[in-house]
Amino acid sequence: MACRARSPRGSGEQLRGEIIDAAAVLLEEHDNVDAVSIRAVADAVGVSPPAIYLHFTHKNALLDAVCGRYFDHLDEAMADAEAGKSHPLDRMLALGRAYVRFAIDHPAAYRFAFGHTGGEGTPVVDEALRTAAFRRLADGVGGLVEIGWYPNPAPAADSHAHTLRMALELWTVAHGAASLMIAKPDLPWGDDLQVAESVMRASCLGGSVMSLIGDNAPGADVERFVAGLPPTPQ
Amino acid sequence: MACRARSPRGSGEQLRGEIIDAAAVLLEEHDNVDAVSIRAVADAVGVSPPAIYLHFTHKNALLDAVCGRYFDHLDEAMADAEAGKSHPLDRMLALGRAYVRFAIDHPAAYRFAFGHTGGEGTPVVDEALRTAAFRRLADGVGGLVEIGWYPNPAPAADSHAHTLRMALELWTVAHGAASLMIAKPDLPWGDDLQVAESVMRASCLGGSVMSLIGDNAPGADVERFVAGLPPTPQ
DNA sequence: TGTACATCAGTGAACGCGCGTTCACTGATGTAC
DNA sequence: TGTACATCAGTGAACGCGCGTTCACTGATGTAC
Repeated sequence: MACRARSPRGSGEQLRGEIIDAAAVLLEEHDNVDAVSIRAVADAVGVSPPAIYLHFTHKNALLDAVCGRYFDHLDEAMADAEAGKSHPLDRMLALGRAYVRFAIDHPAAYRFAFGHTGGEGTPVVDEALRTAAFRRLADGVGGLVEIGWYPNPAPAADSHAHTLRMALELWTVAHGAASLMIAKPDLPWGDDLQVAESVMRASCLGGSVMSLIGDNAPGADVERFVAGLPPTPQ
Repeated sequence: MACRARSPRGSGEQLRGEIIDAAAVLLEEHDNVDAVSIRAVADAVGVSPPAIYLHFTHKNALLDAVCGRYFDHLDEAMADAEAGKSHPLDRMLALGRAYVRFAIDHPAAYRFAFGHTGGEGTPVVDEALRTAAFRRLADGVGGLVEIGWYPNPAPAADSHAHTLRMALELWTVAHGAASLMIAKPDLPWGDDLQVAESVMRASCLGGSVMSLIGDNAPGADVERFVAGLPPTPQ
């Protein structure tokens, strides 16, 4: 264990931060949650194992903190990405790109954050919905709805649910790209971010077209629409 | 440990199958790979722990076998799903639905299969590409290309790469739906399969439209296209 | 038909390991009088 | 200014546990002569 000067009186909080940092580094370096043991973290910080328990009630609380910090940084990256984009579609795509890039840059944390059964301790439920990063996605969808990209449903009360649903779908697509690229990095992706943008763009476009021809049109009708023909006569 | 009659002479293979089954059941029941220990599996089968090593060289070999069986069953489910669909788009969507449904029905196995770093033992690399389930997806894309849904690129030699790329994108979307629904089941999904189909459909449609207006058109131009207007004059 | 032997499918006990966590203790720092 | 005491931020040693894996052994079954 490395030597380490004792912290001055009121600075317990500082060690707490260092512990979270060290855990995040271990997670990323070994690409594996199992490498993040209390002993390993303590060793990296230069402190004895029981010292961890002065700042976290149990190991899961530490892992939760690592996750929380991950989402905070993700949101910062997304905020940077959308700044300066004026058209809602471009902003949406910038958000998706940033999401995927951040995941690829921190694969172990992403895998941990999304490969985890809720278990008992962590309230993963609407936590994710309240997460700033997801709210940002939902706002992006709101921008598309405003310019009429997605039609606003007739009863205004449904508007929120509609936006939420489109945001969920876009999150699904961004997550699919991030998650599959991380899980199978040896597939012939080519340029990661180009593929991610392409798939997000297709989703945005397709969603818009679907609202024109109906959500459940059979294949033959969709084909005729895309070709510019009228629907098949029944 | 449960009592268990000794296997007759040539039937070592039978126990092997029972071991894989037991491991798969443990994985699904506890929703956690950590629950699949050599001891737990041996106990479930009614055999002593060392007996496992008569059939698998180490624990990872057993887990690999569980994965392999998972993908085999997935391919069967997809084969059933596409049987009887005539239009390529409908076949594609049926494949996606089956993929997502199977993942939701076996969440722990799916999470394990895709939440795993390759590590050292398993050649995950093009294994996934050679997997029957993925070939089936690629064939589905081939059907769409044939009817002109996706334009065939000019040099015929690129055709294979193009199909592969579209298949990768669709896999990305299906995986996103499956994976996010498993990871965050408490999000307001509504009807799982409906959302999955919707997102796959949007992807198919969007991909087709993108081939008409260019892959990287800026937001404003895309908007004008969807509205039926000519591109913004430069 | 009988007997010695090889094979096979396992068993029981033990190995060393790293883990999360607890508990009694320490010694520097601040504070009250 | 000096002294007794409380607080704080840790330490060192140990706990019990379950794990993957190994090793010497067993006893039923088949086979050769």
